[in-house]
Amino acid sequence: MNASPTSELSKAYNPSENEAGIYKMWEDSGAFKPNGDKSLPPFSIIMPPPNANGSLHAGHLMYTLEDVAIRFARMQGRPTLWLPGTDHAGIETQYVYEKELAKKGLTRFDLGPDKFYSEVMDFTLKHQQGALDGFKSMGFSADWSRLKFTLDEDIIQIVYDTFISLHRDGHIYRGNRIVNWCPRCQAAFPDLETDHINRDDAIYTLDYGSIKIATTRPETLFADTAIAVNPKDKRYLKLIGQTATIPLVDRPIAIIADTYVVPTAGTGALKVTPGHDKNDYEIGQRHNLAEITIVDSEGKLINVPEQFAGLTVMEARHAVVKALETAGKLTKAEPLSHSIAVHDRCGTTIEPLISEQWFLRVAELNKPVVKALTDNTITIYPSRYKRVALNWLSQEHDWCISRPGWWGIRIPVYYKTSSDPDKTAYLITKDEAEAIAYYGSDNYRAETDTFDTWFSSSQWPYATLMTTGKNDFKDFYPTSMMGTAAEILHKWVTRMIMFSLYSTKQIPFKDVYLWGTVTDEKGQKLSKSKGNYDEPMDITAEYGTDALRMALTIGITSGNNGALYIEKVQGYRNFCNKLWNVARFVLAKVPQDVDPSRAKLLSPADHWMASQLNTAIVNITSGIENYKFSEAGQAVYSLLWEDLADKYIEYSKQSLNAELLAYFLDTTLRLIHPFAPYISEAIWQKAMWTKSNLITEHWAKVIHSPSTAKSKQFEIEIIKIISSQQQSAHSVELDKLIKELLAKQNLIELAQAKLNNVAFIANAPSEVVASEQARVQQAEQAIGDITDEIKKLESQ
RNA sequence: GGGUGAUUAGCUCAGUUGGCUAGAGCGCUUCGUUUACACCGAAGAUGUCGGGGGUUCGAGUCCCUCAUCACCCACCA
Repeated sequence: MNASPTSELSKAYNPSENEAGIYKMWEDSGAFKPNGDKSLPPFSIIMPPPNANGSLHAGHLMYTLEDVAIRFARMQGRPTLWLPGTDHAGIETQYVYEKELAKKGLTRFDLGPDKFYSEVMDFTLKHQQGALDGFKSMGFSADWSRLKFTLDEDIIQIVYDTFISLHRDGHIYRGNRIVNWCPRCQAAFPDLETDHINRDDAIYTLDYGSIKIATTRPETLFADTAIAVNPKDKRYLKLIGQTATIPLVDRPIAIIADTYVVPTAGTGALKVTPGHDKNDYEIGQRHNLAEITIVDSEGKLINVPEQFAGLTVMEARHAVVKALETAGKLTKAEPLSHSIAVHDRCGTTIEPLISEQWFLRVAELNKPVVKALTDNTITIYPSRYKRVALNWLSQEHDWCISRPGWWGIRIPVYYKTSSDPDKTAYLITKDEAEAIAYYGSDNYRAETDTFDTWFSSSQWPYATLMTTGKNDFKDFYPTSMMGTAAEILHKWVTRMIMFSLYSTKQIPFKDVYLWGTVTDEKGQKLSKSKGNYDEPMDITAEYGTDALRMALTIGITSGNNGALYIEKVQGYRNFCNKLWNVARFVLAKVPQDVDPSRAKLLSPADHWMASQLNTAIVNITSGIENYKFSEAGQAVYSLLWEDLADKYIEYSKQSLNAELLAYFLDTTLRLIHPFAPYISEAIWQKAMWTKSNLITEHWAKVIHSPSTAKSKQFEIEIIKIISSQQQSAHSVELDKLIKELLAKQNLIELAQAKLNNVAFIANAPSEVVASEQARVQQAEQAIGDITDEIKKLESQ
């Protein structure tokens, strides 16, 4: 397949002709498997598992950076593993599938848990394939033979083991706590999974007999168990210890003092509703107040006077306000715009209520995480996110890990249903037989709640490597890099570290690379609903995957949002076409039996190009190694276009060094490959001197001993070479030289001024002095050369 | 209320511990039908690096302050 006549290369590169075939060739060749040199340090990445319920979204495109790192490591010869997987995404997938059901007029309750689970499984596996195909078309060189899913049986076993040992060690408890309850999802969520939106409501001032209070939630007055005032508030001092009376029900409650109350807010008196407000719950804990529940899990009122029972919260609010008005207990009602918590997935208003849930005590478990970050055992890029993570870790509340969803990993707990006092209330075990043996076959029930998705996905790095059926955990743990979105730093990254340090006593990864959000040119987040997100397949079909990859790699830096827009992709499509045409030129000029390994540096141009190439190799290598993908990509771009195409190829039209020209193309292709894998491989396959696949070729190596003096000579020559093809070659050249001369003279003046300055400092850094002196010398040398050139020109 | 980032050319953005004449891509101007490429080439214009102070021989880079925008956390009686 090599050595095809160059005439077969079309004038413009056509990505869609090449990509699918090349990907298949890579995959069939086993290149994605970790076959590197065992004497070199391994390199591994666990792919952040995309939600298996849908196709690619803009965030997934950033996985390109992981592929760049993986391809680079592979070319360095290291054993390299990129392990892919997908996430069942509990509540979210359940929500997506419930919407599907709703189209048919069904709810999950029509199906029941078992049928629902199996239908969601089918749905998920079908959609998962779509996401995976998208990844493949992006050129991602992950080892698909190791694909894992968070609901794989062996993963579930690991999650169970973790839960059991956490419980054994006292980190897990079950308890009644106030939680963020979503009445639609019928589940509790941590603060992280709530959003706050502004809503126009009203604030009502109510008459509680001895005191007036202001509230936005009059319907919760049935659950009031106290009125709180600030102990320093002189207005209410003498009321502390007295009682107030709840209107409508005429129930007396105590007036207590708590510093939480802000005297200037509302009336300065706060109705305390521990059963339905998080802060009131805290106050209640401090004062031993009862917790009354009046909103049930569906968001309807219970335990209230008959006329309000069964109403939704909003219905009840109107009804209560009306009743208060009638009773003359409504002092004031004014509009108020305030923010309320909603569930981030479905937008339903959160009802804080008391619910029995499973919690993970995080304070103790987070300590080693803090240490690992503080002493840089784990490095976060960009470094500022280290502070953000530490700040979060120091204030994280206990984590509610149970969800009453049907789609997920069932919590392995059995409760007693008999009244046998000798039996404990619940038994944690992976094996139902144990529950039967302990409680007796009719005296227990299985927990139906599932784990929070993040509970399982946060165990992903080790759970995956332990269950591939290979020696992967030993070979690749801790992994090298975790690249993911900055927005899930808290939800996922810190928790992966926590679980890993607990379960394996090792960190899960050495480096964390965080990327921001992919936006459009106006800084708007890309999304299908906003209509600014073109399917990646559409972009790649027209402009090529390589162009899209480069647009995502260059000009976007760690932790910052990056803009993706069609003009940018076009620019890199043009780059790919430039590369294609450079290759066309080279392959047409060099003989069939050309042997780049015999290349020799002859002309000044050869020396110049070699030194440019060497610089690029150093910059690109260190760029990728230091996670400066954008800088590395830019170095690739200018090497190919400015140096190789604009200068060396132009020179080669006059004077051909075939072996070296082939060598330069060969090395450049290696450097481009992590960024633009398809086109570099396509050209590699056409080159007559190659017999391998570029994907598994070795990384570019520097060329020894290009001469600096000869390189400088070429820098002057090239002006003539390029300009000589222009009409007014003579004058353009002269102009250019004179400008150059002025610039150099200017440089000398500046450098000397700087030297004078530097000389004043007692301990001026010697390298600064030396470099300024060198600059002066270089400029003087250049001035000499340029002056000669000008004289020559003028004498013509 | 606590925190983080951004502000550099018309647009999108790079600029690592302060030290080559502040850069790139796109766009713009002029010229060019040179067989690698018009998905091109050559030449060129455009910046008080958000404002104001400070440290320094030297600040886009460090410190203080103000302004605008974005985001995160907590919260809103």
